[in-house]
Order: sequence, then structure tokens, then C-alpha cells
Amino acid sequence: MSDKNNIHLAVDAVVFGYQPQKGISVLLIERKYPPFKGNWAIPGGFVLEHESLEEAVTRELAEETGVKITYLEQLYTFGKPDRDPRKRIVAVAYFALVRPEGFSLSADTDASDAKWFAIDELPPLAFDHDQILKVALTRLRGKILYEPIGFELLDEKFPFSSLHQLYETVLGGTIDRRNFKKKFLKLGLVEELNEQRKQAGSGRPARLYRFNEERYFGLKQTGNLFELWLPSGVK
Amino acid sequence: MSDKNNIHLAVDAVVFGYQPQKGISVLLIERKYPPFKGNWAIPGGFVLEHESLEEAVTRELAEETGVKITYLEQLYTFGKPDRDPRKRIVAVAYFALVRPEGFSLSADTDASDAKWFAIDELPPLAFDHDQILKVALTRLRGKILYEPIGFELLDEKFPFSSLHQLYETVLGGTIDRRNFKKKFLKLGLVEELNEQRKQAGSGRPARLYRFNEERYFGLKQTGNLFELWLPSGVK
DNA sequence: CCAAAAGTGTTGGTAGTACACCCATGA
DNA sequence: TCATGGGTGTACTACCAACACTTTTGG
Repeated sequence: MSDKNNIHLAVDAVVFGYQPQKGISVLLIERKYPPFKGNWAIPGGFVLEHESLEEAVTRELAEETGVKITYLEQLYTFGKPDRDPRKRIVAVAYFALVRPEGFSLSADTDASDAKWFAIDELPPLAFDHDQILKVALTRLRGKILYEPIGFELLDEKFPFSSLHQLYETVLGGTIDRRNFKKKFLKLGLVEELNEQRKQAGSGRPARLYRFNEERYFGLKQTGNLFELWLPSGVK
Repeated sequence: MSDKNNIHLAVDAVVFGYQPQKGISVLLIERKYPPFKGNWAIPGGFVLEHESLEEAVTRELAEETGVKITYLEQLYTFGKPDRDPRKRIVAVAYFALVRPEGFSLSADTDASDAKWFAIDELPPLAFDHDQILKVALTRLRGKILYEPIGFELLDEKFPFSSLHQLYETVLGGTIDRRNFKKKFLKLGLVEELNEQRKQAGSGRPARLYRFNEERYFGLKQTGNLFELWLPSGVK
């Protein structure tokens, strides 16, 4: 069947970053050519014949934005026949996170029209990219509850308040500071360091913490991660 | 770029069914032509230019197996360049469930070489289909914990013991019968009927229950479904 | 009357939530 | 010394886990 192959395959990446002041931001690029010329879009491009999907995303992100990704996972594949007005393009969307230090966009790439947008101040997006973004945001919120992706959005060493703020931002609510801290410490997911944050305005200096990866993988294997349902009821 | 388009797009569906005696089964079809001639494979096929991905899966499942799907969701997209020895094929895999009554395979389709296999008695699979199946099984186990997909695997009316058995099978452990029942009743996800199962051997006859969809969507919206983390801590 | 499966209630432990005061620094 | 943000402990509650006996049917 189908000798004539008119379905094209692309990858797109929704890249999230976090800054205490601006909250969650997404990385977008401005389209230089029609359709949707002048609109903003999620970075991405076509998959080459010899490369894997992950390679394609990584390559496109490097070419178009130059950011350093700290976390990447597949999100969803969008395949409605009319999602691109020109031809049939099926897009495998990825979900990516960057640390604050990775925020700088490389000026050396030609596409210096990449820009960060706070998720509550988004411009109109090209194609079905608003929908893709919505799915990505849902994933972000869901995932932060049972996997420590929050750490991928913070610097390696961070004060507890940053983690706390991040959770409140992503989940859109307030969480008791003390209970929040107890939870993470009890799970052992964070390690207390003997360092303090160097001056961040007024107030008592904050102790720094670090994500405990070993502990994380341990919990993950035993399945006791963030105890969902039936934490010990299943024997 | 890429005027010459050599990447082909396929959809595959991992269909799970449940029978108290055999446990979880998967629907496979026997390959009639090389490569992997004689091996078993997950049903699927190429996407046509005018149809959506979901339409493609549905069509292929109907053509190849004739089963009636009760639940369908996208699973993952597999795109390693060498996953098919002939040419580059990227496969969007779907995750599907059928009710016991849908087990019968339509004999009228040409591919009457579709067959159910218990997941602990699988034949060697073609391509990377063992990997796809593994991902699907992980999804099944994960999902049954926080969404009531269990109900999609049972008849509309079922005795509580069936639901209980299903959970024990999927999760691979024993769960206290009384606590399990309490959990579901408290959440209000099951409705007690005034019917009993007509004779199933010896023992006291079991009352029948039914899944309460309204209640489910209610819980889902308020986010209190199977209380994950922070059931009420986020204000 | 025995075996098999279904039905039901109580108790103790523990984890989660709510909540308020003190401490260290910069201005 | 005041404002700002960081640090800590306790009491109450509610959910979960553990557990055993009774009931109804078929053979």
C-alpha cells in the first residue's frame, strides 16, 4: 500500500523554564515565512531520515534556540490531517525543561528570534501550537506531583523557598511552607547543605539544598515514590 | 528541506482484555509475509493521507481483528531509525481495552490469524513490539491506580470480586478484600445494584455493581480522583 | 453438614493538616 | 529598630491497614 508517501514527520519541543519573578516561561520562535508569518511557534522541524526522534528534537533546539536542555521526554503526537494548511504533517511533540542558567539564548544561531514568554502572557501561536502547549502544561502540573521534575527547573543548589514557590506557581495555589518542607525532608528527596545563599536582599539568609538523586531512584524502584494509592496495601 | 520523503508513518494498537481465568491478555496477529514471517505482532498499519491517527487505528483494528474497543488512548511514538529492517517507519502506538463480551474475533475478516495471548505466555514478537508491549503494560499498571480503566475491562455489571481480582492481577499482589471494597464505596465510584450474579458455582451469590460515571467525572474535575498527593494541602 | 465464596465492623497507627512564634540579616 | 524572609514544633484529625467471624449457596 501507499507507495506515494505524502505524510511528513516533524518534531516540536515545548521548553519550560522557571524564574521566581516571572513564573513559568515557554520558549518560542518567531516565524519568518508563511503560513503564520510573524506569529510565534514552538520550536521544531522535520525529522531527517537517519536520525531518531530525540536526535531530531535536540538538533532542532540547538539550531533554533541554543538552549541547554536538562530534561526531555516525549509528550504526545499530534496528527489531525488539517493541522498544517500546506500539507499533512504529523508532529511528535516533546516536553523539555531548562535550568535558570540555561535561559540565555545563543545569539550565534541565525534564529535569534527565539524568546521566552511567561505562560500567562502568551502571544497568538501558529498552527495548533496552543493546543500542544496546553497538553504540555497539563503534563507539567501532573508530573510535578509524583516525579521530582521540579528540580530540573531550579539551579543545582537552591533554597527551600524556591522549591516551595515553584510548586505554588505550577499548581496554582498556596501550600503551607512548613508542611511542604517536612514532606520533602521525610521522603529524603532533598539534601541539606552547609551553605547559605549569598545575600538576596533583606531577611535571614537561606540554607541551600540539593536534590538527592540516589534516594530518588531508590524510591522509584520500590514504587514508593510520593505514595500514590495503596502505598503498602498491596502485598 | 526534505523534498524526498522517506519516513513512513504507521499506527499500532496494544489491545488488552481481561478474563478471570486467564488474567490479562493481548491481541496479536500472525505475520504472513517477511520480515518476521510467522511471528506475532501488534495489530496496526499505515496511516492514510486523509485520516487522523485515531481513525487509522480504529480502521486497522476493524480490518485486522474486528474487536470492539471500549477505551483508546495514545501510548507512545516509536521512531528509532532501524526499528523496521525495510525502511524508516515511525509508529504511533495506541493503548486499547476491550470488555469480555468483545473478546470474540470476527471470523469474517481475512486476517482470522488474530489471537489472544495471556501476557505471561507471549510468543516471540516482530520488530520492536516486545518493547511497545512493555510500555503498554507499564501504562496499564500505572493508570489503573488513578483512573478507573479497570471498569473498561469488566462487563457493565460485575461482582465486586471481579474488580478485586482484576486489581490483584494487574498490580501483581494481594489486596485486602474488605479495605479494597471500602475504598471504592467511599469514593462512590461504584453503584450497588439490586441484582445478584446468577450462579457461579458454589458459594454465596454475589451482588452486582456498576461503575458510576457521573461520580467519576465529578471527582476528575475537582481533581480529587484517587487522591494523589496533596489532596487538600493545596489551597 | 461441609466447602466455597461473599458480606460486614473495629481498632490502632500514622501521616497530613492547621497553626504561631522566634531568628538572622539589610536597610 | 523595623521590615523581610527563614526556621522550627505540636495537636488534632482522618484515613489506612490489619484482622475474624458470620451468611448463603451448591454438592
